[in-house]
Amino acid sequence: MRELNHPPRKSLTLTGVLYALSDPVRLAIVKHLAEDGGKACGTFCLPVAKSTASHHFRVLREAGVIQMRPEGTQYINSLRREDLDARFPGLIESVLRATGPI
Amino acid sequence: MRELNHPPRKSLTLTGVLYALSDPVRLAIVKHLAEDGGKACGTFCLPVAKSTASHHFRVLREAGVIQMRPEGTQYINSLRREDLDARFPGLIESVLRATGPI
DNA sequence: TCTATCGTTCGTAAACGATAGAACAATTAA
DNA sequence: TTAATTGTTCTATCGTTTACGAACGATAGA
Repeated sequence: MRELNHPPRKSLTLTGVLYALSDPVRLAIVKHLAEDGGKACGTFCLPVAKSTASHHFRVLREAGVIQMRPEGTQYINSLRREDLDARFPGLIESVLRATGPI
Repeated sequence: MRELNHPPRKSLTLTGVLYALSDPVRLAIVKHLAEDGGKACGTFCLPVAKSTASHHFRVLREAGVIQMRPEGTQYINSLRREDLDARFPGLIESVLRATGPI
């Protein structure tokens, strides 16, 4: 797998991040990654086809929410918590802490 | 002007609120309302036609982000801060505090 | 009344986004 | 070399979203 592009911290936009987080599938990915990072794409049990899942991982990556590190035949995903906390303090934490209807 | 429907606090969804906030025009509305609430729709100087602005106000209202109270020929808008804070503690504050690229 | 104001609603067009299947590329294991 | 695994990319579809102008409705004021 080849190295993918990730936006630098400074160019993350608030609307971009909010939009990336506003989809239930993507929010589920983010919540899983917050609990234990370093998971490959295939380990998420998402209710969509793998091409659709790939699309969602890409949206999260391009918004700067996750990092995708190639390793063998898979990508290891992790939350870009430090970058997110630096750019939008408290945002991710409040999103992760939210309860109730998705 | 007639009374409009507002979702009850309990039925606000995280993805719905995040989506409503993920548009630059709507985010601008929310930021203005956070600075001083009780503003009519026409006072916002938005870069879109009034029918489009009306659409954005509706999206914010239906997501539970703002309240629109009819008064004479206009609607007085305000942030539903208490409801938002109760459902998603810290979320709105972090969104309002965010700096840098929109 | 008549008029002006404020915002919604309607109709329409263009752009976007979520979805999936098929084909592809890269890597690993047999 | 062959096969299996992992995930991407391509293509297409379908519904949603944003946008605008025109028309409409409600209210206030002259």
